[in-house]
Formats: sequence, structure tokens, C-alpha cells
Amino acid sequence: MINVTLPDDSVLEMAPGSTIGDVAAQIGPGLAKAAVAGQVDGETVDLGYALERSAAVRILTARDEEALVVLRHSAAHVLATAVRELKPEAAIGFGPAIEDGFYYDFEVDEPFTPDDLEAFQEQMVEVVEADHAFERRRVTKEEARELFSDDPLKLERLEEFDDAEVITVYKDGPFLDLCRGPHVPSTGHVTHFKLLSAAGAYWRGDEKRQMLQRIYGTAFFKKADLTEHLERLEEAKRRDHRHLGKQLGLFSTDPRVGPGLILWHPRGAVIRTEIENFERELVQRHGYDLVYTPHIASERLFEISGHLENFAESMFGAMDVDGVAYRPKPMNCPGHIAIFQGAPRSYRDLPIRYAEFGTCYRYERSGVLHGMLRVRGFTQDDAHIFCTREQVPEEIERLLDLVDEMLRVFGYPYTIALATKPAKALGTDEDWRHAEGVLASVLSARGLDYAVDEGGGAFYGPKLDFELTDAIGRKWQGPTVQLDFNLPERFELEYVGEDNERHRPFMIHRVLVGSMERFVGGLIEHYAGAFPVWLAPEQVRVLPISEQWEASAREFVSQLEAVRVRVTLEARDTLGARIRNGELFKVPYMAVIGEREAEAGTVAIRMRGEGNKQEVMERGAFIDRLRAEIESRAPTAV
RNA sequence: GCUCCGAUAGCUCAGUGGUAGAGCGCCUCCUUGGUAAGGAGGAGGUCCCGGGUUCAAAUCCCGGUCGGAGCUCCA
Repeated sequence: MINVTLPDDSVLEMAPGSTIGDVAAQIGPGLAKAAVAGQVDGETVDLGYALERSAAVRILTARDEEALVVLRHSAAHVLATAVRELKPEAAIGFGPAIEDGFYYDFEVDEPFTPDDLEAFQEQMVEVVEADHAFERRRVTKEEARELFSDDPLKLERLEEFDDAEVITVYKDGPFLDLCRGPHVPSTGHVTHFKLLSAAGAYWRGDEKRQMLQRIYGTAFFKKADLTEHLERLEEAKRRDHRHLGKQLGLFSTDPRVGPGLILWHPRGAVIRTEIENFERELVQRHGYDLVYTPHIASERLFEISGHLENFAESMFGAMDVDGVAYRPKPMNCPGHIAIFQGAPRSYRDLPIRYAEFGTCYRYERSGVLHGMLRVRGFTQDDAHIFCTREQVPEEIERLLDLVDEMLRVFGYPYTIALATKPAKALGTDEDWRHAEGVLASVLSARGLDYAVDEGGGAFYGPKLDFELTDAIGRKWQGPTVQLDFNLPERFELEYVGEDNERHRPFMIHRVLVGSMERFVGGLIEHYAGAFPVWLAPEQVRVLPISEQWEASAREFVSQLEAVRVRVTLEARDTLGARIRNGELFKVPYMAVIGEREAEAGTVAIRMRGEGNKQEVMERGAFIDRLRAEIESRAPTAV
């Protein structure tokens, strides 16, 4: 007999060769029915997995996260089964579960059409109704070659196995796949799924290889979960910054300007300006000096920095200026370094912190451009800190404060990752260990949780990555803090120490928003276009009930303008239509003035999205409240 | 960059090898309004650009530009 240890530490005695399904049945008939897979010593396996030795076993049901991965992987097989039934000539590639769903790659002569997708979805229903068991078989490489003799992509994969390795294949009905598993017991378990899109994908992710056709889908155990997921996709679409940006008049691009180059319209420029003003105030309070550096520089600079050597394919081409090659800058660091080197520096000057809204240009392949989120010209809220080795911990501390203060204002929760030494790296092991240790100990000293991104650092130094979570749970790249062992060497940075000797300073790169373009694009989606009052392009819209009260309304508008509130007067159309437009434009406050208000010197305030909660206030009181809300930069996402 | 898809009024989109359409927006007039669309009339188009096929192309074909879904890459 063997001992099966369950998660509650109870132990079952089972005959060797018992399956996970047997274990579930032993525990209870309810669990036997609910079980979809299992875990043996932490590894996810089929329900049919036979236990030969004592082990820790966990039964997975629809409630377990790990089971969802199994289900989705099985759904990918169901998709491939269906595709093969309708298009037997399709060669099969890979079909894994991914975050939020699954995909399967096929090699076909004709790309899939939306009609094909619908046909596959329907055929999948047939496959599910047929309730084919997922049968696992262990085969030798030789046998596998035989089984997949008609599947060139699988044969290619097969050759990567050792000759002696045991290979597993899974069969559901007519469909056989080279696959490690595990799977749900039968196709009948895959009940709630939806195919979402088809697109090209290179075989093995290699752009030199042939393009396959990838079908994406998602699957859930419960219909309600599927519905919710599809609704979340709809919600994301509704928040798309490209649509909202156009609708709300925030930004555009123009083919005559060129792809990936953003035109900030007045309403969008207001948002950016407010953020910049906020940051200027913030960094000056945190001991930075503001600087400006040119958008282009002689190639000499980028030779020294190493950008021409390492980053050239992301740089715009050279322009000839009096026989000298110039380039648009892809980063701001060399310029800041040049300022640092503009005078001899003493240890008494350090730390020196330079901050700039620096506009950079990078050549991005046309296919990666995306609204404001991925562009070719963007402005970074970049800063570089030059300090002594001893000052690094305190500078990191200050940066953590700065990041926290800044993200709090936008209402982003965040997580921190420490990215460590990659395989190919500059600098000694000792430098790296020391730098990583400094970052880690500062985080720990503050009691901050962080993940370690092993090998995720840049070749020139470790970094802290801050990941933001937006209002609908999506992750965004946030601030980064990057130590640099490289540029101080390349530029031969120096300061004179207490000992009257020359020393090399440490250099820290950091961005908070990263690029204004990307950040504002993200903010549009985070707030769904309904910006908090301090950022709202139009903060108050004043609506006189009829022409009679326009004079009174104008007076109120002047009062608001006098305290620099962004306000408009809207007197056309019926009140209902104006209210509707104000809501569509997501104006935070609408101020209605009619007979009652004009005579009493009050105003009827309607808050965005809360039409049923109106409030009649003294005008002065409203202005005070509004000013307080603006000055505190209250993150009232509505 | 690659595969596929798309481009028609300011916006969202329908449509077709033979006279260019809707809703919203805009303009004018009527209506003077109490919290998400009052009414009538009107203006507005190089159907993305270039070439080809055709008696005839906005429609079919080829090339380009721009956009989209992905792959790969990234602030």
C-alpha cells in the first residue's frame, strides 16, 4: 500500500496504481464528480494519473486556479480537433493555455476568416457534445515519429527530444497531439468557451520562420465567468484611449505628420500640462534641479554613450549638419551627463539630481505602434542622479517616497520588482551583488514587498520596476529606478572626494510616468475619460436655464475664471440636451442657473454621473469646495 | 518589418460595375427651456493616394499611405 497525503495532512492508504480519480472517489462521491485534475507533489496531473509511490495529492476542481489552466489547454485541443475536422489539411503547431485563455497555431494555405472562426466555434460544440475522453499514451520517439508522420511541425518539435525520453501524446476522438498534458477527463468538460480572434504568428516566435495562423479563445468552467470575462473585454474596448481620445478631443495623429507622432489637442494638452506642473512641483520639493537638453546631438555624443553601438536600430537616421552627423536623441542621459561634466564636481556638490521633460525619438517598427501607448516621439519625465556610493541607499529611499507620492495621486496601486543581473552584463559580480543588496535592503527596511525578476536587469545595472494596476485590473509598466555601472565609465565621470582624489560617481536613472504619451494614454483608460477635477480639461460647465439668466450665469463664469477654474458657458439647446452633452464630455460639474438661483445668488450643482443627486449651493461655497478639490488633486475617478 | 483585415460627410457607419446614403454634429429659423436628445429647413463628399482592367471604377486588379488584430520588440 502507499500513503496519499491530502492538503489537510490526513493520510489515505491506497493500492499502488490507484489513480487521482480513485483518490477523489475515496474522499467522497461529490468530489469524484467535481474533480477535473489533480496535483501530485505540487505537479498538476490528469485524473487518470496512476500513483506508484506515496505522495502528497491534491484534487483540483473548477474552483482551483490551476484547474482553469488545464481546462483552457484542453479547450485548445478541442479547437484543434474541430479545425482538423473542417480543414483536415491544416498542420498543427502549438496550442497552450495562456493568461485569460488559450490559442492554437495552424499552418494553412488560406488564412482563417471570421466565418471560419464561427464555423470552428460551432464545430467545437460538436466535439464537446461527443464527449471524447482525453487518452494519454506514453510512446517512444520512434513511435511518435510514426504517429505524426503527416505533421511536419510536430516532427520538428519531436527532434528536440532525447532519443530515450518518454514522450506523451493525447488523443481526443479523432485528434492526436504531441502534448505533455495534463487535460480534463473528456472534451465534455469544456463547456463554456469562445473563440475571439485570429492573427498571424511566426512558427516558434521566430520572424525568419513561416507565418502560422493563430486562433485565440478563452474558456471557463462557469458560464457566468465567461460572460463576465467577455464583458470585461467590452469594458476595455469602451475605455480604449484611441476612441476616447478622439471623442473627447484629446489628441490625434495625422498621416502628413507621420505615424507614431502625437498631436496633443488643447483638451489633451491641459491634462499633460497639469501633470507636468504637478511633477515640477514634486521634484523641486524632492531636491531636483530642472534642466533642458536639445532634441538632437552630434553622433560623437552617442558614440561615447554607446547608443550608436547598442541602440542604433531604435534610433532615427543621421542628418548632415555642415558635414557632421547629428541624431535625434533616443534617451536623455547623455545630455544630463554633459551638464554634469560642465564643471568640476566636488563630493560637496553631490548628490546632483537633474530632471527634465525630455522629448526623445525612437524608430519603432511600424507594426508595434499603438495609439499613444507606443509611439516614435515621446516625452519622458526623466531624471538622473549623480552621487557617491555611500549616498545610494538614501537616494533609493527618496525615490521610493517620490514614487509613492506620485502614484497615490493617480490612484494606482502598485507592486515592485527587483530586476537582477542578466547573463550578459557589464561590471563585476561584486558590483552587482552590492547594488542588488542595496536595493533589496532599502525595500526590506521599509517593509515593502517585492518580487525578484531574476536576470531581468539591464546589462548595465539592476533596477526596480513598479507595476501599476488600473481601475479595471490591468497591469501597466510604471516608474523605474535603474542603477548604471556603464555610463559613468564610458563618460569617465569624476568628482573630487574628501581625500582630494578623483572618484567615479554612481548614476541612477529614474522615470515616474515614463513617457507622457503612454502615461496619459493609460490614464484615459484608467479613468475611462472621466478625469478627476484637477486634470479635467473642462472643470465646470455653466448652464443658464434660459437666455434670461445668461447675465447671472456669465457673472458666475467670471468668478470661476478669476480663480483659474476651467469653465465654459453653454447656452444653446434645451437644458436636457446640454446636460446630456456635458455628461458625454465627462465634465465633472455642471452648474445650472435659473430664476431661483439667479435671485438667491446660488447655483444648482450636478455632479458627473450622479444626475439624481443635485445640490443647490451658495456660489462662494461651491467655489471654495472646488478650489480645495483641485488644489488637493483629489483622485476622484467617477 | 511580417501575416491577415480595413479606409465612404466633422464623427459613427450602411451601401453598390451605371445619378452618393443614414444617424449624430454643423448652419438658419421656430421653440425660452428645471437636470441624459424640442421642431423644421439647409449646407457639407477627390468614396485615402497613384496606376491598370472596362463603354463605364468609389465598387474589380496592382502598388503606395494610414489604421486595426497579432507575432517580435519596448517608455
